[in-house]
Amino acid sequence: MGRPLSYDRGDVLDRALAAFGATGYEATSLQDLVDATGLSRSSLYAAFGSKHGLYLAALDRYRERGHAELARRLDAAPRALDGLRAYLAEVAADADDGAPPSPGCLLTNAAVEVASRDADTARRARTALDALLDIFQRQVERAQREGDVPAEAEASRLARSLVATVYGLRALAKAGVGREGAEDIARLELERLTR
Amino acid sequence: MGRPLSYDRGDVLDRALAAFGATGYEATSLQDLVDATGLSRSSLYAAFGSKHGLYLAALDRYRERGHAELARRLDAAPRALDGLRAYLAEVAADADDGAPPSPGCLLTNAAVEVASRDADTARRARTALDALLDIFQRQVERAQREGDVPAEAEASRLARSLVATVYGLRALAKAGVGREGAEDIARLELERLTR
DNA sequence: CCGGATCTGGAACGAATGGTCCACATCCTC
DNA sequence: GAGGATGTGGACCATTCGTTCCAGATCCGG
Repeated sequence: MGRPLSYDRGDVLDRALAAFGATGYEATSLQDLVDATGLSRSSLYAAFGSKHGLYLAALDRYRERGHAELARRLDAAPRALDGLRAYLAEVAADADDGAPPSPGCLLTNAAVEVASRDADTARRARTALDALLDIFQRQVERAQREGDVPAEAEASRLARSLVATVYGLRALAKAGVGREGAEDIARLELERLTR
Repeated sequence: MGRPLSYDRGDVLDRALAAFGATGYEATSLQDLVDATGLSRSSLYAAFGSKHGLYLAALDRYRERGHAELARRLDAAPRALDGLRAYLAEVAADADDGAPPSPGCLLTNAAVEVASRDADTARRARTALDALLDIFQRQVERAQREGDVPAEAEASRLARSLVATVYGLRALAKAGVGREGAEDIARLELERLTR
């Protein structure tokens, strides 16, 4: 009953996600979000309650989609090590000067800019981190079974190291390491993984 | 001639630095800065021109002081590896739940939150990164001379890896890894350095 | 001790912020 | 096709933002 929504919630969240990812939370104004999503203020508020609510919804959307897709891609790789290599290379490519900001930045940004001030965001940053750790650990274990990573290594430690490299690369990209530097870091991490 | 300043510029910058470090750039209001520094708005503007100017001045202050002190501390360590270990442990300790935000966060925050939007900050983030790379490379080379790090390793690569670990730890700390996780990451990085 | 330069507190500014509201458009149900 | 529930656009709100300004306090050199 009543008029149906004239937009797709997922699309709106994707657009909001891109806006927040590009400018951060505080520096993205409501007007920016209106422009980015194409919705009016009232529709935005009817759907998400507040700027904060929209941000959290975008964060949730990213976690669900992003991590599910990452897990799928890594599982689909012929060897676990290939998948990890490709993913690290992709993260490193974001350090390219002219690269468009990837949505993965959203989580780094959420952790660094917002989490210390906002418990809801902190919880999501933590959840996302755990999810990523879990994904990496499973791939490391698979790589061990496939003989690419020494069997005696502790998978959980290596997963932690991978996560540190990813978050490090994201931060360094914004600090201006440049593509070669980032790729070198990714390469070294992978070399170390295999011995 | 005229009335002398009633405050110490360095102290003011340190306080502003702490405020920015705790809340980030956008979320720190001018009122917060007035409260933190104890200066009035007019004095703040007379000295720094704008909020942005104050931020940049705080960034400069941190880079000069922070990096000089770090270099000194590392040089003072009996062995280069000891110094690096202590520093990594310190960064990891910031991941403690109840830890007070360290000023080092300011640079990570500047890179992640502000640099993509502001060229002045981007330049400083880049400069700080280069300085840290340089410091680390010198210590790695020293550690090689001291026999703690394999002589055949490329010092510049290892320095890059160290920087990635530091920035990664800073971001992960805000994402909620917790102290044990952070310390484990730091420990692994050091183990890898020595073989 | 005075003249003048400088600093300082607080009031005031316009602009922009996040958020609300309502008249109207839309579209489902019966 | 009428009734009613829901969505939407845009005007509007109070608040806060960064910034400016000035009257008066302060302290230097001579």
